[in-house]
Formats: sequence, structure tokens, C-alpha cells
Amino acid sequence: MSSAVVTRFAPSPTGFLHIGGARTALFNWLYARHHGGRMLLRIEDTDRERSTKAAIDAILEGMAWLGLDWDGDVVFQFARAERHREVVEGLVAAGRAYRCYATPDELTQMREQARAEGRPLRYDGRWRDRDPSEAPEGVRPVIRLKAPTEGETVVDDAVQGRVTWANRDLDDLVLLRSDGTPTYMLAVVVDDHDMGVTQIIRGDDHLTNAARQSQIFAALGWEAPRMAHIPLIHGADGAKLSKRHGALGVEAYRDLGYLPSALRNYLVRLGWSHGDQEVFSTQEMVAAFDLGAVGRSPARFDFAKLANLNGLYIRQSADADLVAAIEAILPHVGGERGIPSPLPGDLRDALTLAMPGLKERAKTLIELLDSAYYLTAARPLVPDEKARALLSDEGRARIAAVLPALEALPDWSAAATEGAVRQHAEATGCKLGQVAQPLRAALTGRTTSPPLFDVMAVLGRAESLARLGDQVPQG
RNA sequence: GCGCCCUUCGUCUAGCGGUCCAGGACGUCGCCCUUUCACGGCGAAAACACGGGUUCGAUUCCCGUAGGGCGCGCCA
Repeated sequence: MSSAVVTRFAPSPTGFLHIGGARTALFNWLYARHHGGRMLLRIEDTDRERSTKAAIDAILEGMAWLGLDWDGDVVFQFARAERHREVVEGLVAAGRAYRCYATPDELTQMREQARAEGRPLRYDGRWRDRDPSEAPEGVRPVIRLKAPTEGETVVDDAVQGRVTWANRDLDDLVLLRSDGTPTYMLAVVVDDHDMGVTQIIRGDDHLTNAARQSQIFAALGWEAPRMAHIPLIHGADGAKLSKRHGALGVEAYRDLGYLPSALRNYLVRLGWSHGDQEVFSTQEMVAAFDLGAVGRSPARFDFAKLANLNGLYIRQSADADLVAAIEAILPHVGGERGIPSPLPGDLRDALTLAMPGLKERAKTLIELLDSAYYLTAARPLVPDEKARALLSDEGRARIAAVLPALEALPDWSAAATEGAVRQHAEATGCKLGQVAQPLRAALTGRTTSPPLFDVMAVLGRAESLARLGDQVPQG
């Protein structure tokens, strides 16, 4: 008898792996890893109309990008329809479910009337105790659960605590559609049971479903897995997460230049905490994560905090890793920036060389790429507004004045160029910045680039002199 | 309408009856460092939704109110 933990992530393939789903997957993954158990992946594709291959691929790719793996083969729910039907028939035979011949129109009408009269919107059980011989002709029935009408249904939720429903508030839900396909509610129960799931971790939006699924488990005589309903992620305005504020697929975050490690770190701290600790390595997360420390209230998605964390991870990353990460998203983001997608070797080398100075001041890979603008920019450089101001007559004059000293330099290391510029500033009695700023503007066209002397070292002697020469009319 | 859940600084959160005139982080603001932008350092402003209980004592427990969320499909 094994008591090993089994969790599952069960997305429906009707869209991308959005941010909420990603966090649910992460929590399932962390919980399983923490307890030395397994996390299974099940694709809930029983809605044939809306399930697509593209969505399945997007979910799998999203998980791979986030670094979340699963154990065993992916389970496709639709493939198990036969088993689901079998279970429902068993329930009918046992008198725990019944055929309902009410038509969709009839049900709509029933709901509208209930709404008009201010009554609860529930199925009234009109076929619950009726003899099947009264069935109208030409109507294909659905099969409904004969749910208890008295007493209560209790879910001992690992996050929400003990949640109780009066059974009279829960109606007889459909298990099998009139076309013979199982509903989600039934399929989930059968699959979780058959897959040996011990711990369900999913969004709070499923809390009410938990009650109904408990009833199905009870009717089947199966032990229900332990449940944990984690709070939802809301948009910055507190309302439901919409496209505008973060309900994007994880691939959108990838293309925005976020690192998977940073996103994971951000996500894990949304609804979960471990004292005052903010930064977690994956190992630390696995070691520290547990359901008891998951909060109950919804969290708002905050891009600023994500960006801060991302900057932290960027600064901590190895230069080569950052270049690799940039190259990975280049097919998606390089085009509009005029950067070729496999990166030419020399550009790749220059980028790697420039990385130490670059990564100190970037919060995303995109910012990293944009601040490397000077590496790929065609001459003559088009300076931005601030840089243009620095390239006034005075600025150009200063460039012209240092140029001989720089030309005489045999070594173009950051230290050597810094020495030369500093010396020149001292000799001419001005502040270092008065010389350095125009130089930087001339070399990069920007004022927000990496340290000047890094830039000179990365560009090298020939390119630097050429760019500076551009700014000096007389040559 | 009915059911369920939630409510500490702008945001994420610590707090599991006294240690809290409430701690950390992001963001904001100020100062320092500095050739710019960052990074880093220091500092500041900033919260227990409201009303009742329970208790010697409530941010912490209970009940209301208000606000927010989710669910109420032959969707998942």
C-alpha cells in the first residue's frame, strides 16, 4: 500500500497556457516534488468543438518553457469516454443516476422562470422519480446523478478549510449527455480515481465543482482525493484577469523578455509565502513549498514586481546564458528590430562581450536587446533626443580634442580608454562627464547605454574611431 | 436571485490572543555613490474595510454589514 503523493495538472486545450494555469501547474509540480510524489498531466478535451491541436501544443510548450515536467504519458480525457460511459451505466443500474428527458428548451424555460420569480437557478428534478415508460418519443435523454436532497456535502479543503453545502442547494447534475458523451464533471471524477490522484490542486473557481464531484465520488463509493483550491489571480484593477492586464499565454511573457526562472519565482509568491523570503531557487521552492502556507485571498498581477524580479535574475545570469536566452526569442522579436535570427557569429561575440555592462541595467531580455542597439546600428548613427543635445558644437569640439589621445592608444581595453579620457579631462580642466558624455552619445546614439569604457572596449579601436570621426567635421 | 469563498501599506505578503503606535518585498519619494542610465547603500511616506460581541486583552476568535470574487450549462 503506497501513500505516495500524486497530483495532476488538467488544462482544457481551448487556448494557451495562461498565467493562472501556469501557476496551478507550478503549485501541482512543487507539491509533488516536495513530497517525492508524481505530477500527472491530463488534457481535458471532452469539448470536441473547442479543443484544438494548436492549444495542446501551446500548453505543452508553455510547460516546457517554464521548466515544469510531468510524470508518465499525457492522458487525453476524450480517449477515455468509453470508460466514463461504463461508470455512468453502473450508476444507473445501482439506482444512483437516472435518465432525464427534459429538452434543452424546457430547461432554458425553467431557468428563466426561476430567475423571474427570484428562485434559485436549479434543475427541479422533474424526471428523478418518474417512470421511464413516460418518456416522450424522439427525445434522447441525458443521465443525471441522483444527488442527495438532505444533509450536507463537506469538502475539507487543504487551502480553504472545511467548506459545507446544504444538499438541497445542489441539483442533479448531468453525467452523460444525450449524445452519449460524458460531461466534464463525471470525467474528472473517473479520471482522478483511475489515475490514482491523491491531491487535487486547482483554481478557486472550481470550489463549487468540488462539492458536486464529492457527491459523484460518494455515489460511486470511491474515496475522493484531497482537494486544495488556490485563490485566483486578478488583474491590476482587481477584476477578472483580462488580456489587457496579464491573462496572456506564457509564450507572451517569454516574448516580453521574461526569464522562466523569474516568472516561476513571481508566480510562486502569488498566494504563497515563506516568511519574508522573496527570492527562491527552484530547489528552495521545492523544499519550502506546502499547501498550508497558501493564502485564501485572490492576488493581483503586478508587472512591476515581475520586472524587478526579472532584472534580478538577469543580473545573476551568466553572460552566455543571456545570449542564449535572447537567441531563443529572436525568431519572435528580432524581426521588428532588424536583428537577424540566427545571430551572426561576430555579433554574437560582441553581444557576449557587452553583456556585463548591459545586464546591470535591463529588466527584460528585450531591454537587454534594445540597449545593445549600438552594436547593430548602421552608420551614421541616429542619436536620440538626449544624445543629440550632447552632440552640440561644444560636444563635437570636445570629441575632436580627445581624438588624438585616443588614436594614440595602443590598447583599447576599458581601463586604457578610461585612463586616456580621464587624463584628457584633467589636462583641459573639465569634469570627466563633460568629455565622456559626448563620446558616449557619438558611439551609441543613446544616453542610457552601458558604461562608456565598456562600449569602447566592445566596439574596438577601428569601429570606435570611425564613429567618433563621424562627429568631427574636419576629420 | 441562490450558494460558496475572500477582505493587513498602491501591489504581493508576514502576523496563527498580549512580543504590533503592525515586519519584509515591489512601487513611490528623498539622500549617498556616479560620466548618463542602471546597480548598490541609507532613509521616508504608506495598511489591520466597518459595526457588534467573546476576552483581563483583539490584526489575530465569533456574528452581522459593506465591498470584491467564483459558481449556479447536455463548457471545462
